[in-house]
Amino acid sequence: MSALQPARGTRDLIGEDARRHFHVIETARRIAAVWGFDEWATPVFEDTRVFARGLGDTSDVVMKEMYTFADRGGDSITLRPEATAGICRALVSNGLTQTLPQKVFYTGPMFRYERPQKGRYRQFHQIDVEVLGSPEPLADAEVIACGWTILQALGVAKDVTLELNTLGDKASRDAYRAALVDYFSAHKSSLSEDSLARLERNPLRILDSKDEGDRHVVAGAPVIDPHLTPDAARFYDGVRRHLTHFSIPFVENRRIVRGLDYYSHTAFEFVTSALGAQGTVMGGGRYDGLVEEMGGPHTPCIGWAAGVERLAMLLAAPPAPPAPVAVIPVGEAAEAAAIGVLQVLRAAGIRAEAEYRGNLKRRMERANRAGARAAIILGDDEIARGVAQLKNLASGMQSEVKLAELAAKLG
RNA sequence: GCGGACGUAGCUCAGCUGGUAGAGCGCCAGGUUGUGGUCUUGGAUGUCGUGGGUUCGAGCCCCAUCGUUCGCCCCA
Repeated sequence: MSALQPARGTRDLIGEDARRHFHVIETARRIAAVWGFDEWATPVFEDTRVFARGLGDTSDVVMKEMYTFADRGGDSITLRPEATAGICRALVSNGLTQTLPQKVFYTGPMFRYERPQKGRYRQFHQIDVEVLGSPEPLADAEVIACGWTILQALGVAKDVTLELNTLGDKASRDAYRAALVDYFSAHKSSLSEDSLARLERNPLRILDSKDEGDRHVVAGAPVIDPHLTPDAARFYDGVRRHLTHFSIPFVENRRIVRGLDYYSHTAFEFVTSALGAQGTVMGGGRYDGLVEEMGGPHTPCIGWAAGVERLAMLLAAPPAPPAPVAVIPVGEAAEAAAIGVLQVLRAAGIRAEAEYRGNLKRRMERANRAGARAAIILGDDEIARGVAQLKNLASGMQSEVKLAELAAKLG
Protein backbone atom coordinates (compact mmCIF):
# COMPACT_ATOMS: atom_id res chain seq x y z
CA MET A 1 0.00 0.00 0.00
CA SER A 2 2.99 2.26 0.23
CA ALA A 3 3.27 1.97 -3.55
CA LEU A 4 2.88 5.18 -5.49
CA GLN A 5 -0.70 6.21 -6.12
CA PRO A 6 -2.04 8.55 -8.80
CA ALA A 7 -1.84 12.17 -7.71
CA ARG A 8 -4.83 13.55 -5.85
CA GLY A 9 -7.82 14.10 -8.08
CA THR A 10 -6.40 12.07 -10.97
CA ARG A 11 -7.14 8.50 -11.88
CA ASP A 12 -6.15 5.65 -14.15
CA LEU A 13 -8.51 4.54 -16.87
CA ILE A 14 -8.38 0.78 -17.14
CA GLY A 15 -10.82 -1.96 -18.05
CA GLU A 16 -14.46 -0.98 -17.76
CA ASP A 17 -13.61 2.59 -16.78
CA ALA A 18 -11.60 2.95 -19.96
CA ARG A 19 -14.31 1.42 -22.11
CA ARG A 20 -16.94 3.79 -20.72
CA HIS A 21 -14.64 6.77 -21.17
CA PHE A 22 -13.70 6.08 -24.76
CA HIS A 23 -17.22 5.10 -25.71
CA VAL A 24 -18.34 8.61 -24.75
CA ILE A 25 -15.58 10.25 -26.76
CA GLU A 26 -15.98 8.05 -29.82
CA THR A 27 -19.73 8.50 -29.89
CA ALA A 28 -19.41 12.28 -29.64
CA ARG A 29 -16.70 12.39 -32.28
CA ARG A 30 -18.74 10.32 -34.71
CA ILE A 31 -21.88 12.40 -34.33
CA ALA A 32 -20.09 15.75 -34.39
CA ALA A 33 -18.51 14.74 -37.69
CA VAL A 34 -21.93 14.00 -39.18
CA TRP A 35 -23.12 17.39 -37.99
CA GLY A 36 -20.31 19.07 -39.88
CA PHE A 37 -17.79 19.70 -37.12
CA ASP A 38 -14.05 19.28 -37.70
CA GLU A 39 -11.82 18.10 -34.89
CA TRP A 40 -9.11 20.40 -33.59
CA ALA A 41 -6.38 19.91 -31.02
CA THR A 42 -4.56 22.74 -29.27
CA PRO A 43 -1.81 22.61 -26.63
CA VAL A 44 -2.56 21.37 -23.14
CA PHE A 45 -0.78 24.38 -21.68
CA GLU A 46 -0.90 27.98 -22.79
CA ASP A 47 0.41 31.38 -21.87
CA THR A 48 -1.43 32.22 -18.66
CA ARG A 49 -2.88 35.34 -20.26
CA VAL A 50 -5.01 33.20 -22.60
CA PHE A 51 -7.11 32.12 -19.63
CA ALA A 52 -6.74 35.09 -17.33
CA ARG A 53 -8.01 37.33 -20.09
CA GLY A 54 -10.63 35.02 -21.50
CA LEU A 55 -12.42 33.62 -18.50
CA GLY A 56 -12.67 36.83 -16.53
CA ASP A 57 -10.91 37.65 -13.33
CA THR A 58 -13.96 37.26 -11.12
CA SER A 59 -14.40 33.58 -11.81
CA ASP A 60 -13.20 31.08 -9.24
CA VAL A 61 -11.61 29.07 -12.01
CA VAL A 62 -9.16 31.88 -12.68
CA MET A 63 -8.80 33.13 -9.15
CA LYS A 64 -8.01 29.94 -7.32
CA GLU A 65 -8.25 26.83 -9.45
CA MET A 66 -5.65 27.18 -12.18
CA TYR A 67 -2.48 25.14 -12.39
CA THR A 68 -0.20 28.07 -13.06
CA PHE A 69 3.58 27.97 -12.81
CA ALA A 70 6.68 29.62 -14.15
CA ASP A 71 8.51 27.39 -16.61
CA ARG A 72 12.30 27.14 -16.73
CA GLY A 73 12.46 30.17 -18.94
CA GLY A 74 10.43 32.22 -16.48
CA ASP A 75 7.26 32.39 -18.57
CA SER A 76 3.94 32.04 -16.79
CA ILE A 77 2.29 28.88 -18.07
CA THR A 78 -1.13 27.48 -17.23
CA LEU A 79 -2.53 24.00 -17.72
CA ARG A 80 -5.79 24.68 -19.52
CA PRO A 81 -8.83 24.67 -17.21
CA GLU A 82 -11.19 24.52 -20.18
CA ALA A 83 -11.01 24.36 -23.96
CA THR A 84 -12.82 27.37 -25.34
CA ALA A 85 -10.23 30.03 -24.62
CA GLY A 86 -7.54 27.98 -26.34
CA ILE A 87 -9.77 27.37 -29.35
CA CYS A 88 -10.42 31.09 -29.73
CA ARG A 89 -6.73 31.80 -29.37
CA ALA A 90 -6.02 29.24 -32.09
CA LEU A 91 -8.64 30.78 -34.35
CA VAL A 92 -6.84 34.10 -34.12
CA SER A 93 -3.30 32.67 -34.20
CA ASN A 94 -4.03 30.81 -37.43
CA GLY A 95 -5.75 33.66 -39.20
CA LEU A 96 -8.99 31.73 -39.43
CA THR A 97 -11.08 34.78 -38.64
CA GLN A 98 -10.93 35.28 -42.42
CA THR A 99 -12.75 32.03 -43.09
CA LEU A 100 -15.82 31.89 -40.91
CA PRO A 101 -17.73 30.11 -39.68
CA GLN A 102 -15.57 27.36 -38.26
CA LYS A 103 -17.33 24.39 -36.71
CA VAL A 104 -15.05 22.72 -34.19
CA PHE A 105 -15.21 19.47 -32.27
CA TYR A 106 -12.74 19.09 -29.43
CA THR A 107 -11.80 16.59 -26.76
CA GLY A 108 -9.01 16.34 -24.23
CA PRO A 109 -7.91 16.63 -20.61
CA MET A 110 -8.49 19.82 -18.58
CA PHE A 111 -7.01 20.76 -15.22
CA ARG A 112 -8.51 22.47 -12.24
CA TYR A 113 -7.13 22.57 -8.70
CA GLU A 114 -10.34 21.69 -6.90
CA ARG A 115 -11.28 19.51 -4.01
CA PRO A 116 -11.97 16.16 -5.65
CA GLN A 117 -15.36 14.54 -5.44
CA LYS A 118 -17.25 11.99 -7.45
CA GLY A 119 -17.59 13.40 -10.95
CA ARG A 120 -15.11 16.15 -10.15
CA TYR A 121 -11.43 15.61 -10.72
CA ARG A 122 -8.30 17.71 -11.00
CA GLN A 123 -7.55 16.20 -14.34
CA PHE A 124 -10.84 15.67 -16.10
CA HIS A 125 -11.89 15.36 -19.71
CA GLN A 126 -14.29 17.29 -21.83
CA ILE A 127 -15.88 17.05 -25.21
CA ASP A 128 -16.62 20.39 -26.84
CA VAL A 129 -18.61 21.58 -29.81
CA GLU A 130 -18.23 25.18 -30.97
CA VAL A 131 -19.41 27.28 -33.88
CA LEU A 132 -17.04 30.21 -34.34
CA GLY A 133 -18.21 33.22 -36.30
CA SER A 134 -21.94 32.72 -36.59
CA PRO A 135 -24.26 35.39 -35.17
CA GLU A 136 -27.53 33.65 -36.07
CA PRO A 137 -29.75 31.97 -33.47
CA LEU A 138 -29.90 28.98 -35.79
CA ALA A 139 -26.29 28.27 -34.84
CA ASP A 140 -27.26 28.17 -31.16
CA ALA A 141 -30.05 25.72 -31.86
CA GLU A 142 -27.85 23.53 -34.02
CA VAL A 143 -25.10 23.36 -31.40
CA ILE A 144 -27.61 22.43 -28.71
CA ALA A 145 -29.32 19.91 -30.97
CA CYS A 146 -26.00 18.27 -31.74
CA GLY A 147 -25.38 17.91 -28.01
CA TRP A 148 -28.80 16.43 -27.47
CA THR A 149 -28.19 13.93 -30.26
CA ILE A 150 -24.98 12.82 -28.59
CA LEU A 151 -26.76 12.37 -25.27
CA GLN A 152 -29.40 10.30 -27.02
CA ALA A 153 -26.81 8.15 -28.76
CA LEU A 154 -25.21 7.51 -25.38
CA GLY A 155 -28.55 6.45 -23.99
CA VAL A 156 -28.49 9.05 -21.23
CA ALA A 157 -30.99 11.53 -22.66
CA LYS A 158 -33.79 10.04 -20.59
CA ASP A 159 -31.99 11.08 -17.39
CA VAL A 160 -31.21 14.57 -18.61
CA THR A 161 -33.16 17.80 -18.97
CA LEU A 162 -32.22 20.76 -21.13
CA GLU A 163 -32.57 24.03 -19.24
CA LEU A 164 -32.42 27.19 -21.29
CA ASN A 165 -31.97 30.84 -20.47
CA THR A 166 -30.75 34.08 -21.95
CA LEU A 167 -28.28 36.44 -20.39
CA GLY A 168 -29.03 39.07 -23.02
CA ASP A 169 -26.50 41.26 -24.74
CA LYS A 170 -24.19 43.56 -22.84
CA ALA A 171 -26.76 46.35 -22.47
CA SER A 172 -29.39 43.91 -21.22
CA ARG A 173 -27.02 42.28 -18.82
CA ASP A 174 -25.73 45.54 -17.38
CA ALA A 175 -29.28 46.75 -16.77
CA TYR A 176 -30.33 43.46 -15.23
CA ARG A 177 -27.23 43.29 -13.10
CA ALA A 178 -27.97 46.74 -11.71
CA ALA A 179 -31.54 45.71 -10.93
CA LEU A 180 -30.30 42.62 -9.11
CA VAL A 181 -27.77 44.54 -7.08
CA ASP A 182 -30.51 46.95 -6.03
CA TYR A 183 -32.82 44.15 -5.04
CA PHE A 184 -30.32 42.02 -3.18
CA SER A 185 -28.76 44.99 -1.44
CA ALA A 186 -32.18 45.70 0.02
CA HIS A 187 -32.29 42.13 1.35
CA LYS A 188 -28.74 41.83 2.63
CA SER A 189 -29.82 40.70 6.07
CA SER A 190 -31.49 37.58 4.63
CA LEU A 191 -28.59 36.56 2.40
CA SER A 192 -26.04 33.89 3.21
CA GLU A 193 -22.41 34.75 3.68
CA ASP A 194 -21.55 33.20 0.32
CA SER A 195 -24.14 35.28 -1.43
CA LEU A 196 -22.98 38.49 0.21
CA ALA A 197 -19.61 37.85 -1.38
CA ARG A 198 -21.30 37.11 -4.69
CA LEU A 199 -23.14 40.40 -4.50
CA GLU A 200 -19.79 42.09 -4.98
CA ARG A 201 -18.28 39.80 -7.57
CA ASN A 202 -21.06 38.21 -9.56
CA PRO A 203 -24.61 38.97 -8.41
CA LEU A 204 -26.08 36.73 -11.11
CA ARG A 205 -24.70 33.76 -9.24
CA ILE A 206 -26.96 34.42 -6.27
CA LEU A 207 -29.83 33.21 -8.44
CA ASP A 208 -28.13 29.84 -8.45
CA SER A 209 -27.65 29.54 -4.69
CA LYS A 210 -28.70 26.35 -2.92
CA ASP A 211 -28.96 28.04 0.45
CA GLU A 212 -32.46 27.77 1.92
CA GLY A 213 -32.62 31.41 3.00
CA ASP A 214 -31.22 32.68 -0.30
CA ARG A 215 -33.88 30.81 -2.19
CA HIS A 216 -36.62 32.71 -0.47
CA VAL A 217 -34.99 35.99 -1.43
CA VAL A 218 -34.34 34.75 -4.96
CA ALA A 219 -37.98 33.81 -5.38
CA GLY A 220 -38.85 37.49 -5.30
CA ALA A 221 -35.91 38.69 -7.35
CA PRO A 222 -36.44 40.52 -10.63
CA VAL A 223 -36.23 38.48 -13.84
CA ILE A 224 -34.25 39.52 -16.89
CA ASP A 225 -37.14 39.76 -19.34
CA PRO A 226 -38.06 43.44 -18.89
CA HIS A 227 -34.38 44.34 -19.16
CA LEU A 228 -33.78 42.60 -22.47
CA THR A 229 -33.13 44.93 -25.36
CA PRO A 230 -35.36 44.35 -28.41
CA ASP A 231 -32.43 42.72 -30.19
CA ALA A 232 -31.71 40.39 -27.31
CA ALA A 233 -35.35 39.42 -26.97
CA ARG A 234 -35.65 38.74 -30.69
CA PHE A 235 -32.50 36.64 -30.59
CA TYR A 236 -33.78 34.53 -27.74
CA ASP A 237 -37.09 34.01 -29.56
CA GLY A 238 -35.15 32.75 -32.54
CA VAL A 239 -33.24 30.22 -30.47
CA ARG A 240 -36.41 28.85 -28.94
CA ARG A 241 -38.15 28.67 -32.29
CA HIS A 242 -35.30 26.77 -33.93
CA LEU A 243 -35.02 24.37 -31.03
CA THR A 244 -38.59 23.33 -31.61
CA HIS A 245 -37.79 22.91 -35.31
CA PHE A 246 -35.07 20.51 -34.25
CA SER A 247 -37.63 18.82 -31.95
CA ILE A 248 -35.48 19.39 -28.90
CA PRO A 249 -37.40 19.41 -25.60
CA PHE A 250 -36.34 22.13 -23.17
CA VAL A 251 -37.53 24.00 -20.13
CA GLU A 252 -36.77 27.61 -19.45
CA ASN A 253 -34.93 28.32 -16.26
CA ARG A 254 -34.24 31.94 -15.43
CA ARG A 255 -31.72 30.87 -12.81
CA ILE A 256 -29.24 29.34 -15.23
CA VAL A 257 -26.06 31.35 -15.09
CA ARG A 258 -22.74 30.48 -16.61
CA GLY A 259 -19.64 30.34 -14.47
CA LEU A 260 -17.25 31.96 -16.85
CA ASP A 261 -17.45 35.63 -17.68
CA TYR A 262 -17.39 35.43 -21.44
CA TYR A 263 -20.97 34.32 -21.95
CA SER A 264 -23.84 36.40 -23.31
CA HIS A 265 -27.25 35.72 -24.83
CA THR A 266 -27.95 31.99 -24.83
CA ALA A 267 -27.04 29.98 -21.73
CA PHE A 268 -28.02 26.37 -21.25
CA GLU A 269 -27.30 23.29 -19.23
CA PHE A 270 -28.17 19.66 -19.58
CA VAL A 271 -28.74 18.57 -16.00
CA THR A 272 -29.37 15.28 -14.24
CA SER A 273 -30.31 14.32 -10.72
CA ALA A 274 -28.39 11.07 -10.99
CA LEU A 275 -24.98 12.48 -10.07
CA GLY A 276 -25.51 14.20 -6.74
CA ALA A 277 -23.95 17.61 -6.51
CA GLN A 278 -22.38 17.33 -9.95
CA GLY A 279 -25.66 17.64 -11.81
CA THR A 280 -24.52 19.51 -14.89
CA VAL A 281 -23.49 17.09 -17.54
CA MET A 282 -23.21 19.47 -20.49
CA GLY A 283 -23.24 23.23 -20.38
CA GLY A 284 -22.57 26.14 -22.65
CA GLY A 285 -23.77 29.27 -24.29
CA ARG A 286 -22.94 32.12 -26.56
CA TYR A 287 -19.70 34.06 -26.17
CA ASP A 288 -19.56 36.92 -28.58
CA GLY A 289 -16.68 38.79 -26.99
CA LEU A 290 -14.04 36.12 -26.41
CA VAL A 291 -12.29 36.21 -29.78
CA GLU A 292 -11.80 39.94 -29.37
CA GLU A 293 -10.20 39.29 -25.99
CA MET A 294 -7.69 37.12 -27.85
CA GLY A 295 -6.83 40.00 -30.14
CA GLY A 296 -9.08 39.06 -33.04
CA PRO A 297 -12.01 40.86 -34.66
CA HIS A 298 -15.50 40.78 -33.18
CA THR A 299 -16.57 37.17 -33.74
CA PRO A 300 -19.84 35.79 -32.36
CA CYS A 301 -19.54 32.19 -31.15
CA ILE A 302 -21.64 29.52 -29.51
CA GLY A 303 -20.61 26.24 -27.95
CA TRP A 304 -20.78 23.78 -25.12
CA ALA A 305 -18.57 21.52 -23.07
CA ALA A 306 -19.52 18.22 -21.50
CA GLY A 307 -17.74 16.23 -18.80
CA VAL A 308 -16.63 12.87 -20.12
CA GLU A 309 -16.36 11.35 -16.63
CA ARG A 310 -19.89 12.42 -15.77
CA LEU A 311 -21.31 11.03 -18.98
CA ALA A 312 -19.35 7.82 -18.50
CA MET A 313 -20.93 7.40 -15.07
CA LEU A 314 -24.41 7.82 -16.53
CA LEU A 315 -23.95 5.08 -19.11
CA ALA A 316 -26.19 2.17 -18.21
CA ALA A 317 -23.79 -0.52 -19.32
CA PRO A 318 -20.39 -0.09 -20.84
CA PRO A 319 -20.00 -1.48 -24.33
CA ALA A 320 -18.74 -5.04 -24.22
CA PRO A 321 -15.12 -5.55 -25.16
CA PRO A 322 -14.84 -7.13 -28.59
CA ALA A 323 -14.74 -10.92 -28.36
CA PRO A 324 -11.54 -12.35 -29.80
CA VAL A 325 -10.87 -15.64 -31.51
CA ALA A 326 -8.37 -17.81 -29.63
CA VAL A 327 -5.74 -19.66 -31.61
CA ILE A 328 -4.48 -22.68 -29.71
CA PRO A 329 -1.46 -24.58 -30.97
CA VAL A 330 -0.76 -28.06 -29.66
CA GLY A 331 2.88 -28.98 -29.98
CA GLU A 332 5.92 -27.09 -31.21
CA ALA A 333 5.33 -27.41 -34.92
CA ALA A 334 1.86 -26.03 -34.42
CA GLU A 335 3.14 -22.79 -32.93
CA ALA A 336 4.59 -21.78 -36.26
CA ALA A 337 1.32 -22.58 -37.98
CA ALA A 338 -0.58 -20.68 -35.30
CA ILE A 339 1.40 -17.54 -36.04
CA GLY A 340 0.42 -17.88 -39.68
CA VAL A 341 -3.22 -18.19 -38.72
CA LEU A 342 -2.98 -15.12 -36.45
CA GLN A 343 -1.52 -13.09 -39.29
CA VAL A 344 -4.32 -14.06 -41.64
CA LEU A 345 -7.10 -13.40 -39.12
CA ARG A 346 -5.72 -10.06 -37.99
CA ALA A 347 -5.17 -8.94 -41.55
CA ALA A 348 -8.84 -9.69 -42.10
CA GLY A 349 -9.71 -7.38 -39.21
CA ILE A 350 -10.59 -10.18 -36.81
CA ARG A 351 -9.44 -9.74 -33.22
CA ALA A 352 -7.33 -12.80 -32.49
CA GLU A 353 -5.17 -13.98 -29.61
CA ALA A 354 -2.87 -16.95 -29.23
CA GLU A 355 -3.10 -19.10 -26.10
CA TYR A 356 0.13 -20.99 -25.60
CA ARG A 357 0.60 -21.53 -21.89
CA GLY A 358 -0.03 -24.76 -20.05
CA ASN A 359 -1.64 -27.94 -21.30
CA LEU A 360 -4.56 -27.89 -23.67
CA LYS A 361 -7.01 -27.76 -20.81
CA ARG A 362 -5.35 -24.59 -19.50
CA ARG A 363 -5.30 -23.06 -22.92
CA MET A 364 -8.98 -23.63 -23.34
CA GLU A 365 -9.61 -22.15 -19.90
CA ARG A 366 -7.65 -19.08 -20.84
CA ALA A 367 -9.52 -18.72 -24.10
CA ASN A 368 -12.76 -18.91 -22.22
CA ARG A 369 -11.69 -16.36 -19.64
CA ALA A 370 -10.51 -14.04 -22.38
CA GLY A 371 -14.11 -14.03 -23.59
CA ALA A 372 -13.21 -15.69 -26.86
CA ARG A 373 -16.10 -16.47 -29.15
CA ALA A 374 -14.27 -19.30 -30.84
CA ALA A 375 -11.17 -21.44 -30.42
CA ILE A 376 -9.02 -22.66 -33.27
CA ILE A 377 -7.14 -25.78 -32.27
CA LEU A 378 -4.09 -26.68 -34.30
CA GLY A 379 -2.15 -29.90 -33.81
CA ASP A 380 0.29 -31.91 -35.91
CA ASP A 381 -2.49 -33.97 -37.35
CA GLU A 382 -4.46 -30.91 -38.48
CA ILE A 383 -1.44 -29.18 -39.94
CA ALA A 384 -0.58 -32.23 -41.99
CA ARG A 385 -4.03 -32.07 -43.52
CA GLY A 386 -4.23 -28.28 -43.87
CA VAL A 387 -7.16 -27.94 -41.49
CA ALA A 388 -7.97 -26.78 -37.95
CA GLN A 389 -10.57 -27.63 -35.35
CA LEU A 390 -12.91 -24.67 -34.99
CA LYS A 391 -14.89 -24.69 -31.78
CA ASN A 392 -17.67 -22.25 -31.03
CA LEU A 393 -17.21 -21.53 -27.35
CA ALA A 394 -20.77 -20.43 -26.78
CA SER A 395 -22.46 -23.49 -28.25
CA GLY A 396 -19.66 -26.00 -27.77
CA MET A 397 -20.01 -27.12 -31.37
CA GLN A 398 -16.75 -28.11 -33.01
CA SER A 399 -16.00 -28.75 -36.66
CA GLU A 400 -13.05 -29.18 -38.95
CA VAL A 401 -12.34 -26.21 -41.22
CA LYS A 402 -9.72 -25.77 -43.95
CA LEU A 403 -7.04 -23.25 -42.93
CA ALA A 404 -7.71 -21.20 -46.05
CA GLU A 405 -11.37 -20.81 -45.08
CA LEU A 406 -10.91 -19.77 -41.45
CA ALA A 407 -10.97 -16.02 -41.97
CA ALA A 408 -14.09 -16.14 -44.14
CA LYS A 409 -15.81 -18.40 -41.65
CA LEU A 410 -15.04 -16.06 -38.73
CA GLY A 411 -15.47 -12.72 -40.47
C1' G B 1 -11.39 26.72 0.96
C1' C B 2 -15.55 24.82 4.92
C1' G B 3 -18.39 20.68 7.48
C1' G B 4 -19.58 15.11 7.99
C1' A B 5 -18.40 9.81 7.02
C1' C B 6 -14.88 6.20 5.78
C1' G B 7 -9.63 3.80 4.89
C1' U B 8 -8.29 -4.42 6.87
C1' A B 9 -5.54 -9.53 1.11
C1' G B 10 -6.02 -7.90 -6.39
C1' C B 11 -11.80 -6.94 -5.45
C1' U B 12 -16.23 -6.82 -1.89
C1' C B 13 -16.14 -6.97 3.09
C1' A B 14 -16.12 -9.54 8.50
C1' G B 15 -13.18 -8.87 12.93
C1' C B 16 -17.33 -9.55 19.89
C1' U B 17 -16.48 -4.96 25.73
C1' G B 18 -8.13 -3.69 23.22
C1' G B 19 -4.63 -10.02 23.66
C1' U B 20 -0.02 -9.70 17.65
C1' A B 21 -5.80 -11.27 11.37
C1' G B 22 -10.46 -14.02 8.52
C1' A B 23 -14.55 -15.10 4.52
C1' G B 24 -16.34 -14.89 -0.44
C1' C B 25 -14.73 -13.79 -5.27
C1' G B 26 -10.30 -13.69 -8.02
C1' C B 27 -5.31 -15.77 -8.80
C1' C B 28 -1.76 -20.21 -9.08
C1' A B 29 -1.26 -25.71 -9.24
C1' G B 30 -3.64 -30.64 -9.40
C1' G B 31 -8.19 -34.29 -10.29
C1' U B 32 -2.97 -39.01 -15.79
C1' U B 33 -3.15 -39.52 -22.61
C1' G B 34 -5.44 -33.15 -27.58
C1' U B 35 -10.69 -29.62 -25.39
C1' G B 36 -13.21 -24.46 -21.78
C1' G B 37 -17.78 -22.79 -19.02
C1' U B 38 -20.13 -26.76 -13.64
C1' C B 39 -17.74 -29.73 -9.71
C1' U B 40 -13.55 -30.99 -6.52
C1' U B 41 -8.46 -30.94 -3.83
C1' G B 42 -4.46 -28.02 -2.45
C1' G B 43 -1.62 -23.28 -2.42
C1' A B 44 0.23 -18.06 -2.32
C1' U B 45 -0.78 -12.98 -0.86
C1' G B 46 -1.62 -8.37 4.01
C1' U B 47 4.45 -3.73 7.60
C1' C B 48 -4.82 -3.79 9.17
C1' G B 49 -3.49 4.05 4.53
C1' U B 50 0.89 6.60 7.04
C1' G B 51 3.36 8.73 11.50
C1' G B 52 3.14 9.49 16.55
C1' G B 53 0.77 8.55 21.54
C1' U B 54 -1.88 5.65 25.62
C1' U B 55 -1.22 0.45 27.36
C1' C B 56 2.13 -5.30 29.83
C1' G B 57 -0.25 -5.61 24.91
C1' A B 58 -3.92 -1.86 19.54
C1' G B 59 -6.79 -3.51 13.33
C1' C B 60 -9.82 -2.10 17.45
C1' C B 61 -8.67 3.95 22.17
C1' C B 62 -6.33 9.28 21.35
C1' C B 63 -3.72 12.94 18.07
C1' A B 64 -1.79 14.25 13.43
C1' U B 65 -1.29 13.38 8.32
C1' C B 66 -2.53 11.43 3.46
C1' G B 67 -6.42 9.52 0.47
C1' U B 68 -11.56 8.39 -0.82
C1' U B 69 -16.54 9.80 -0.31
C1' C B 70 -21.18 13.02 0.86
C1' G B 71 -22.83 18.10 1.31
C1' C B 72 -21.29 23.40 0.72
C1' C B 73 -18.40 26.28 -2.65
C1' C B 74 -17.33 25.90 -7.81
C1' C B 75 -18.24 23.77 -12.34
C1' A B 76 -18.24 19.84 -17.14
